[in-house]
Amino acid sequence: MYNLAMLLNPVAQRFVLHWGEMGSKWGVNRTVAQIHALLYFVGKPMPADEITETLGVARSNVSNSLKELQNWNLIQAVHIMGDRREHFTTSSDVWALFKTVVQERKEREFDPTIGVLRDCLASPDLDKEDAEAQQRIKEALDFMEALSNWGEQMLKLEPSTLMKMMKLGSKIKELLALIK
Amino acid sequence: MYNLAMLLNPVAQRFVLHWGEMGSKWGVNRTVAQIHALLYFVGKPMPADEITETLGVARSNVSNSLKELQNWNLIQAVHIMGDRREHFTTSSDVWALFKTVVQERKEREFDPTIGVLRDCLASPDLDKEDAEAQQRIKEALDFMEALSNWGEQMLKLEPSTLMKMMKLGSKIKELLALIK
DNA sequence: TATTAATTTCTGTTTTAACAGAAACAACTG
DNA sequence: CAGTTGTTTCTGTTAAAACAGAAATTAATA
Repeated sequence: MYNLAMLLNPVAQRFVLHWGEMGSKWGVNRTVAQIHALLYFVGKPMPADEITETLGVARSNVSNSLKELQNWNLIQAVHIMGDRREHFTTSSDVWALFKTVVQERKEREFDPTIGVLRDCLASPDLDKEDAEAQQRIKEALDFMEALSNWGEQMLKLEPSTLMKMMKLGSKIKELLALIK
Repeated sequence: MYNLAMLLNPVAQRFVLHWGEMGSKWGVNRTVAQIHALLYFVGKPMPADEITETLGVARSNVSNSLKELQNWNLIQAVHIMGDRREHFTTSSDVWALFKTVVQERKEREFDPTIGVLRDCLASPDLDKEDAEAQQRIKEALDFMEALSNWGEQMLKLEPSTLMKMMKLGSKIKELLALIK
């Protein structure tokens, strides 16, 4: 049947394939990452069938991957007049996508870890252990909590503000010295 | 033989096992993550044998995982007087560890992706495509470059400065307004 | 230099996740 | 309501990674 090589120009192919590889390295299923890259590239809603043909994977694989992407709030199902099929689309706002991923991973993986560290510290078993181990766990917890809180604050800011902050770079140092 | 259940108290077990799970979700081999968590917890150099016994995995598995951790600059081999064996240790400074991970992942995964995006934009094939797709790739590239530059700047700062910035949280907004 | 200790490399197995294809299900249409 | 289209769920297969155990290698000691 069709496949990616026939339906996408070489640039799109490279983009989609590389994004799939990237996904793998960060614990994201390759097909899931490829589909998202494809939707970002084409920039308009696509039905599942078309994704299937373009990527040359099984329809069921696409179905499950689309569900996964919806669970991650990275794609939305939309409807096109005169077409029964669901079409799927993703935001073309890179910042918004990034924020979504950060948000979701924070909730799924980061916050639960903070919970575990709190449990560890609260456990009576740790007292028997040497005080230094306890201190290290505490430092790990403090760090993760600080990062978590900061992340939440950052997610609230508008992209333009965040961009300004990033452009500031290490000048932040002098700025911080000023207000201290 | 020995295993984790006998040699570590329940808190340490929980910590090490959870860290292993975390690793998996972020594309890090479970054993690799467990070993690192173990070394962090015990806070002093351990020989490979002891790690093997404590975690209840194969010696070869430990050997390969230790090499991986060394490649990531997360652990160091040290020597103990009167002991032929290599002992392995990790920093107890969470900030330092975090920075190392960020640095390494940036170099291995982030920067190469930036390269691919640059290639995509430079390719003559993209011109034939609609201009909007080109724009989206460009936005993705701009975003990643900004993030990359910012990351580099942040990695240069001392932990204390970074901590201050994080504590600042969304107050950064007002601060930015001031200097604009 | 023979022996022991320590570590790594190699090979095969196991486990897990990814995936395909078929079947079942649901929704729509004429 | 029969037929068609579209989607999901289920089952088995494949592929990839993780891992164990043995063999080989290297380093140290006596």
